[in-house]
Amino acid sequence: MTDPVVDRDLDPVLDPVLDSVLGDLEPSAVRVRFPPSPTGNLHVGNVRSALFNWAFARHYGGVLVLRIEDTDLARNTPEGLASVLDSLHWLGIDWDEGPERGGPYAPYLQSERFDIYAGIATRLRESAHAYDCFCTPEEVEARRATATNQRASGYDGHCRNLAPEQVEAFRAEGRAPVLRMRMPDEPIVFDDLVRGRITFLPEHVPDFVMVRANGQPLYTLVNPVDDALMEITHVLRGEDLLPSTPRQIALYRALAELGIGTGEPRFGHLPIVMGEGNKRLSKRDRGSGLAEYIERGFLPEGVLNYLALLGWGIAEDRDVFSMQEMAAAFDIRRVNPNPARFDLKKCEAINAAHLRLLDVADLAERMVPYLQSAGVLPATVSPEQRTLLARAAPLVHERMITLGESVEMLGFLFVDEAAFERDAADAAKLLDEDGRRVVKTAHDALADLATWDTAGIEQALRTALVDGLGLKPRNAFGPVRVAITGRRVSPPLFESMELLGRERSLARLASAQGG
RNA sequence: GCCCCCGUUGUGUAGUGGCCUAGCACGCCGCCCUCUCAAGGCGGUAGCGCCGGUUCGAAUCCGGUCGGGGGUACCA
Repeated sequence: MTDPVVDRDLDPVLDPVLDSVLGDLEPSAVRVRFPPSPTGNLHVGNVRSALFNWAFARHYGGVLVLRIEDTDLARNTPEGLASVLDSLHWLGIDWDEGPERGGPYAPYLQSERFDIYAGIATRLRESAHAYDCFCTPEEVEARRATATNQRASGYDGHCRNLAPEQVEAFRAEGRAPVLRMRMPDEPIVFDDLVRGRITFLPEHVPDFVMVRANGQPLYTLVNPVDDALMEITHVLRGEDLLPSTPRQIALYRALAELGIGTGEPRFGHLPIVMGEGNKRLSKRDRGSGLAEYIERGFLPEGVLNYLALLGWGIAEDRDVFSMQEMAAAFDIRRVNPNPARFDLKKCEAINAAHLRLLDVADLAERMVPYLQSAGVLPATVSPEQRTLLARAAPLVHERMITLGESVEMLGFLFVDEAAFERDAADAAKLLDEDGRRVVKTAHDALADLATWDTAGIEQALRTALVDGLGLKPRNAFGPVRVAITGRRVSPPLFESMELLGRERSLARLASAQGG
């Protein structure tokens, strides 16, 4: 099996390096992570990141770490964590270390690692890789506003080299310092796995805050520290984090000097997922949260397959595939750097394709929870209902985009006869005077049918309505369809009637004549 | 403003100097099939942002330009 290699616009000298890093990785050389904040309802962009990390890890037989980034006090809730874990379970994205599984680098909740961060912050300060900064946000902003040159944005390095007396003076004022990283005075260059070589000049990467004045560590410290501690080898994440990469690389290097970790991991910045228009798909946008897809009855394999297509493809002429196939074929170097727009229509098409790939027994099984939550099926499904569902499943197999549609498609089969209702608009349209006459004829034709099965029903109806009344098939069966299923759109009519049974079918044909 | 990333039909992509009269998929439009809706089959619509250069030859290489996005927090 040959492995197509794409070297973006990398320095030729570096290509072999990239290949040696990726071409033949030992499983032990791959440790990746997915670090969600437990803010509830996973964002599809995050799901995409999780998927690519998963595929990368599985491709090389490496390790996927799930780390919960819950250092931000109020934003996180216990329900948020449960929601993230539930979502990953639903998706079928499994991790090797993290919550529920443990691992050699536990704990995997950052909220349980504060003492670790405190210790590292101290060592960073003592080794002069970081320093206390007493500037207030207002002071920093004021100086930036009047600055004429250099570090055009961010911090100006005011407190980089404070004399002991100055520190004393600030403390005497009652000021509490933040801890800032002392950025090296040299360019930071790295070779992104999807974008090639990227360079940041020192004057554009200001010293940044790692620990708040109140002592709380920030993402800027905690994320790289844990990556170093957990020996993460590859960081695949959204391109929105590209600008923070040089700061993190500087931190990794400082940590390595202190004997923590082994230097920086390799980075691969995935294209962001955009919504309609030209903005990034944000949490506020409709369709941005995984929960909506679960509720509508998307399949995990459908959602994942579609998300994979945002920046990656398995082959030129193929876009429906399984997660296993993705893992086998995944190559981070084949990921496209272009931002990708989320296209619900395509997502639905991919989902529908996966739906059709299911075997009917599986399909029936998966429809159950949706039918239950809609009240079509009770909490405990009777054997008879299961049998009926199993027989009905083939009828809707190729007619649905999401499992949620099973409710409208199959509701008529399971309702209590007393509770059966027809769509008002459909009934008004097709069960007019002419329609009711058609239904009556149908009823009479079927009343004494010898064997109640699809073929017999069809033959009787065709004879009575098409031949007898001289109607076109669509005009003949339309009213009957509404009478039987309550809707103009339904599973195939004759099969539906067979499943409904003689008694109930005739009752509905009778009740439809009432007007 | 400054920094970084990106730029092939509506959307996702294939394409690494001649195989491109730019392929595939989704969407959209039409036709066929047909008891509705789907599925399936057939056909159609639409694209290399722009300007220069290199070259016998450029979607592919170079320069510029324009456009879009992301970042610029004591959020992540």
